[in-house]
Amino acid sequence: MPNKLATYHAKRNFRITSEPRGQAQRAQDELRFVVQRHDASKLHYDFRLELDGTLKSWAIPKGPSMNPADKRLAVQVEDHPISYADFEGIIPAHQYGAGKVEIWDSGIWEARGDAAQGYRDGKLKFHLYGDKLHGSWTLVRTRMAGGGNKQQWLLIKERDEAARSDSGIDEEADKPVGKLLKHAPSKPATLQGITITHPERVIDPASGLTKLDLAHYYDAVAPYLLPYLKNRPVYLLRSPGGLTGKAFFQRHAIRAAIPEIAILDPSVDPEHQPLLVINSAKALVSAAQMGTIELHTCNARADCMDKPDCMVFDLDPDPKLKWQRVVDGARLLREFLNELGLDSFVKTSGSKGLHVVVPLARRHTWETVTRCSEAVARHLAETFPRKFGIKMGEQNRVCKIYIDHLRNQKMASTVAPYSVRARQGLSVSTPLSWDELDDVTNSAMWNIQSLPARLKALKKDPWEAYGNTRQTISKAMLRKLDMKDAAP
DNA sequence: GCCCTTG
DNA sequence: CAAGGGCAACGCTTT
DNA sequence: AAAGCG
Ligand SMILES: [Mn+2]
Ligand SMILES: [Mn+2]
Repeated sequence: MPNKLATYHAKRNFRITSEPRGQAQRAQDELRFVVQRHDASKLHYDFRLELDGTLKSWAIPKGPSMNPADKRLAVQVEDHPISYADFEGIIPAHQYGAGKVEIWDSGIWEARGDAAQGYRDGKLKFHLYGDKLHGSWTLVRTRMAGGGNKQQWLLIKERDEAARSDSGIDEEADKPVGKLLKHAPSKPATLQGITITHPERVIDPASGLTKLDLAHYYDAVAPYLLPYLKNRPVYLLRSPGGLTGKAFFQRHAIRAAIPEIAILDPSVDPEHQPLLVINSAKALVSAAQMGTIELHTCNARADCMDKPDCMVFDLDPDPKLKWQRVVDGARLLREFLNELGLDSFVKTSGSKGLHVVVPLARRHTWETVTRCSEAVARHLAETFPRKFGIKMGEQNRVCKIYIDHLRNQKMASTVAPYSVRARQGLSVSTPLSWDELDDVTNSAMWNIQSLPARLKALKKDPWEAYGNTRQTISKAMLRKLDMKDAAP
């Protein structure tokens, strides 16, 4: 007969530890169990059941729970000799399981059904008759193999029919009522061939707008939005739990892939996981399914990440500032850019301010564009010191507009045209024509509900010319900006 | 939302 | 099995 | 140096 305790013996030096050497016994009629509190490197409880001449053993990190709602992880460890059931003491330092062992409970156990069969099948039902533990229990083997290839089981207290019945009522009351009362999840919907789970989930309690509303929005604006996403790394602000849940930013592909979203060649950004690109309506809907609310884009496209194709000015007003002042500020910026010889496009940020975007030919370095944008912002702040500031921070823009030119750094990004904002009302960053700016009353004027109607009503795309506008930064411009040392 | 790790 | 963590990055400003 | 912010 192979030695059932071989592993147990191999792990221990019995000249040093006071644990029993023991040996496998003949199977008994009455079977013992023991629970030992083991204060080893990590405190845990060792749960042992006599079976077939040895103690089958599990380490239970949190110990057994009398609550039937709890399932306690039980990592199976090597069989121990039956005499171990009486062991208490200190396992010396540097020995296997070094630390204090005390008997926390012991008694006899009785399998319900065939014990050996249940053990082999990974479903062992039994009664315990101890001082602390009694009643019926189950040990179930899970599918997962734990670390070190140890089998993982769950120890679960079963509800007892008769004895614990006066307390049975309390137990009923303890049951996970909350779980049962949660409203039934809505049936998944399908859009663009993408399954939208929890379509009726309200993601913005203020407006009552749902996850399906969001997905529908991105589907509807796809023809307008996709040109600004095409072949451009996109960063996602995801908040699967809606506006009240916690959001996270995603820049790279992660293990949980988003179906239909493309990944760029790793050479674009060799240090990290591949960057993401959205090139289809399907991918937009898929992003919404995965809890994406905002889309942020880079100022460069994947095929030439060293040469930005636009310059962005993010106008962040002091929240107390009248909207008209923000509009005036954007116009001043536009006029100055115009004097330099640059056309620009304006959109709401969907939050408090406006974004002014200057499309560029891809011939300038990041350094040129970064410095040029800073020079433009600085010029305005120096010319209109009461209107503009370029110093970051709340206290530095009191009654002013902060011109955030830092959007033009290589690693920066800006919320994309037509992106939803993760704010009350689910507003949208809305491209505008300069002519209609006077009719706009605030940055969050359009949201996912109203924007499709705006698009339908428009005679033409306010940014129609954007795609054909490829401007260069000339020497003359740099001279006007006092950047004599810079190369275009 | 989903994967992976942890108890 | 259930619960919890991770899912970005940088420059700027203030402490 | 580190924390907070956009
Ligand atoms: Mn142990
Ligand atoms: Mn802004």
